Amino acid sequence: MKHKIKTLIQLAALKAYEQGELRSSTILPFSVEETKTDAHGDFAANFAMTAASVQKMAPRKIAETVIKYLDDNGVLIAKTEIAGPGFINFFIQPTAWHSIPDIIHTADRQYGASDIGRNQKVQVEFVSANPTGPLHVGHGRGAAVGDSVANILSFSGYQVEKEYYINDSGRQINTLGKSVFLRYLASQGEKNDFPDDCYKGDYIKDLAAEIGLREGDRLTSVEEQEAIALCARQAAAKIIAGIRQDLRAFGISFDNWFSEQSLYDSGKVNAVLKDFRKKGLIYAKDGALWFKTTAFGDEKDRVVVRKNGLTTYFASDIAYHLDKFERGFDRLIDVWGADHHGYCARLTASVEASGHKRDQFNVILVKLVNLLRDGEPVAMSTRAGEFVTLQEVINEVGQDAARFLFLTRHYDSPLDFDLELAKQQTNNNPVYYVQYVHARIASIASKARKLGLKLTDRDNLAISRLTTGEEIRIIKLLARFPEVVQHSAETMAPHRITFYLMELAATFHSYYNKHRVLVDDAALACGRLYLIAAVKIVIRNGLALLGVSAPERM
RNA sequence: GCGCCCGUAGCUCAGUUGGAUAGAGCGCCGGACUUCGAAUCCGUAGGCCGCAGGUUCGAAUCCUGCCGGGCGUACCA
Repeated sequence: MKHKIKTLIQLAALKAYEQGELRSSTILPFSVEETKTDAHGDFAANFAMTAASVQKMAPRKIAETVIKYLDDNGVLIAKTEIAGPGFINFFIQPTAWHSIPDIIHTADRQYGASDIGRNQKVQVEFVSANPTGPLHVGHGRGAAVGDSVANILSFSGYQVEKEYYINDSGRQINTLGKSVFLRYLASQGEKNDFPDDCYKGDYIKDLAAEIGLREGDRLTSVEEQEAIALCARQAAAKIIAGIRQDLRAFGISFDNWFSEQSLYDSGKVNAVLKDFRKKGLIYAKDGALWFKTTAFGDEKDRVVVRKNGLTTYFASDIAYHLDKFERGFDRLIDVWGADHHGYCARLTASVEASGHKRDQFNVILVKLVNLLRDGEPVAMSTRAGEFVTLQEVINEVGQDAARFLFLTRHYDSPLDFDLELAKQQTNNNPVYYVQYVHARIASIASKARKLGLKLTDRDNLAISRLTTGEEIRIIKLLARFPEVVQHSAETMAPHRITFYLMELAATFHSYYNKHRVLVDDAALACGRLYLIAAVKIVIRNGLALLGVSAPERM
């Protein structure tokens, strides 16, 4: 609709130029947008204002001229007005809106899809929590955002792969092994001090007990490093299995699980360091090797090989992201907790250093989740072993509520997640508000079938009778959905879908309370059924992008 | 100190990449089920968009400087 209006304006401007009523044929970028109030019509164009400089004419005068040459035979446009500094307001023929439900029913599950991704290969990497403990709520938000972004991009014509990066190498894994080993020794009756830098959660004791069952007291007599390594391996494998299961319970699956250790085994870490060295991007200082990230805008250079000869996490991360590009991705999206934001600049530097453009690499920094219960903060710290796991949250509030609520804010904004609120199946909970629309329409539809009315039989006469303000308002909203999806894909912001769905739900509920769908006039009833069935499609498609179910009954 | 992010209704937040008179939800108060599902709806009230400048036809949005908050600032990950 917008696009059509835009084209009409361009044609009118060119015609006016040919007739000598405009001074220039150049058309500067301008926009056609939905208006905020009905008084301004349905759409407004700022063409005249942006054109003023090149036409050297007053905006209102330009608007007048364009309108004079506007030509659509009254099919689309009922009326135009010039307003304010030079807006051209368009009032659409009510009947022109009636094509929208058809478009929706035809596209059905594809309504809202687009090809703006031009089939580019994108990888979304998210969660990637260290296998040192179960997932907690913060990971849940990252998971919800990452999965939804992947859905939205894929719906928008990108070829998307989802990946989980397993940090199965390095210090934290060693700490995990040590923690488990110490608990194991304790369970074998050996007294020991449990250091502060080890993981204290009960799950560590469980892991130790399991190893005790499997290995007996054998580990008390082997070399400590060997025992720790064994504990680390077994514990990490166990934890990863748990993480997979938690994610599955959250409705999330990955296309690929990528091991950090594999980058060392295949020699890729050394290879990229060698390459950077050849390019003169690596130098030695204070006994360590530094990567000159400042050459790419970072604030200071970063160590890649420590004095003790071990590589840093950063080194394997460089290799990892290079490997992603080598796998053929045009674009990489990483979803991180916002506490890692200091890491962006250096990783972007490495992307550029390995010959890729910095805008091929995007980081979504998801802000912190404050877990509350009845408004009171719930204390959490992984180290101290005090946290509420994602699994506990899902068990308590349900998958749909958790996923939806995680997406009710821009990822950039901290999120208060109240367990009691999330559980409420009544007033305050927006999930059910939206899902209720779907269930309600399903219910009306089944009743209609009993009355012998068909849901998707298009009746021309009936559809043209959808003329109430509420009906046009719904149609206008439905028409906007594809644009909302595209916008949300461009900005990687799923919350736009969430807000859209809440608005659509509100508009539908309001309509429902004001107008009866199954009226005696069968033709009108069919028209209204056709419309609300379109609403049902859009609700379902939107919820699917968020990873939330659309129930027929609640 | 420096870097990134954020200051919008009493509270929690949106704001279509610079558009017209800044919007929702919650909360408060009052109403609507004999009718398609009341997990719903309807009605008011509430604002120097942190402050001060700048850019232009036009700023919550862009630039600069303050004030206030969060996070980061490792040869940890």
